[in-house]
Amino acid sequence: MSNQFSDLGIQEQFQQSLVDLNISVPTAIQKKTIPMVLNQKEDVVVLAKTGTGKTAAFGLPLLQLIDLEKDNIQALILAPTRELGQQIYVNLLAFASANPKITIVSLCGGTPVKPQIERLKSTTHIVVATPGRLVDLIERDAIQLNKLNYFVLDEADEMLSALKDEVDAILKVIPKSRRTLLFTATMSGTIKQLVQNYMSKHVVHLEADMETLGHLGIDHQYVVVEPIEKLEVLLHFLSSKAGERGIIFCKTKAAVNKLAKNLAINKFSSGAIHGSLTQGIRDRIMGQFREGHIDILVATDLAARGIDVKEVSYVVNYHLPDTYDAYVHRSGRTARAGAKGLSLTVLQQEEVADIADFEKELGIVFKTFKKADAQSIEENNGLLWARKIFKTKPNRDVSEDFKAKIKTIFHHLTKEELVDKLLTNYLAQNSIDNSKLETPKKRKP
DNA sequence: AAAAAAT
Repeated sequence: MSNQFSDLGIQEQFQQSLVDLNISVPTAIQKKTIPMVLNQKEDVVVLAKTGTGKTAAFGLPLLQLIDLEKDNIQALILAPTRELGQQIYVNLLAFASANPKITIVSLCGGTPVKPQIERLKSTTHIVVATPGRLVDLIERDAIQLNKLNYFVLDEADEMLSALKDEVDAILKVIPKSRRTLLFTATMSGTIKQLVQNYMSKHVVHLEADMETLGHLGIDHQYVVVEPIEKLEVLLHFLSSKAGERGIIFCKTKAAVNKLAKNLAINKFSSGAIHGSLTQGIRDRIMGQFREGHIDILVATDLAARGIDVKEVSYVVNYHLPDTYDAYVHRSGRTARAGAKGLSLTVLQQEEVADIADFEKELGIVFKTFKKADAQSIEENNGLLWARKIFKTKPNRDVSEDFKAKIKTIFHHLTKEELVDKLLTNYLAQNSIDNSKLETPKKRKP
């Protein structure tokens, strides 16, 4: 039984990086994929659930296969979004930390192209790229891929559908003798038929844990709401998730902006990300979410695939995803690396019938999320108002009407209960741990 | 129809 990376053929130098990264036991798909990539023969198509370590499954063996005697680009990894490209790049750097001789370059869009062109004039072994920018660099004759040994498509089904034209253009400048490695969590029939066109060697199909259709760590729930109460139900849910991290998916960029604004008004620790924001803002928000400076990420499907953030305990589909695969990818942002997570889908009455289709297609069973009663919703609104007042600078007028409204909401509580509720809510939403409430220790003179 | 990906 191979229960260590060394048993799979991973060299000592990379194992030290894994120890540093707190990765000890290879996942099922890593056990199958790593030896297959290291054997230097076949092309591979890897199908494995979200959050099962696909990046390490190709990253580790590729790093080991790089010939440091040569100074040409030997491996190319393509990803569908800049954020995912950047994440893969950062992961590879961490895997390779023990061997700084391996040079890895990120060629994603949204950043100045000139420095990338300059960088490509010196030795590069591995490139991680988004397709648009790479095609641009190819057209500028700034990159040489004619000696490439390994061609990796992450999120392969997306790359061969939405980004197929760019992938085809890239294929024209890489050698036919290269090995091709495709990775995905979802693979529709039409894409499956296409895959063969991209392979040049004998193809091995690898799968792990695909016996069950659904991801076992995800608790799927749905809730039916009237359009008018949709936001309030969400706000109540988010209040119950104070101190946890989650991603809320919307269908359009405009809806993301609108919801993010509403969350900000209600003083939730949140940020928005979608394709019409500048890359600077996208990077800043992703960074804040990764570092835990914000708890809630409101996103379009830009963040649906591949994004790996620690301790995301829930995902909300504020609008139904367009496809079954999109549901798999969105919900797969939680319950990663063996953890558990909740995927809550918010529906309107006329969409309830769709749930049965999702269950049938994806082999999952949805539980019904019990919507908060009117009383709890009202109470939560009151708490949110109170929180706004806590967080708003003094001297702002609070109308008598407003005071009266809050009094009505909480009239059934005793003074002690009210103080307790307000404090509990305020402290939880601000993630203040008790240590911060203690008198700060004086620094030594 | 919308989202992503080049400037």
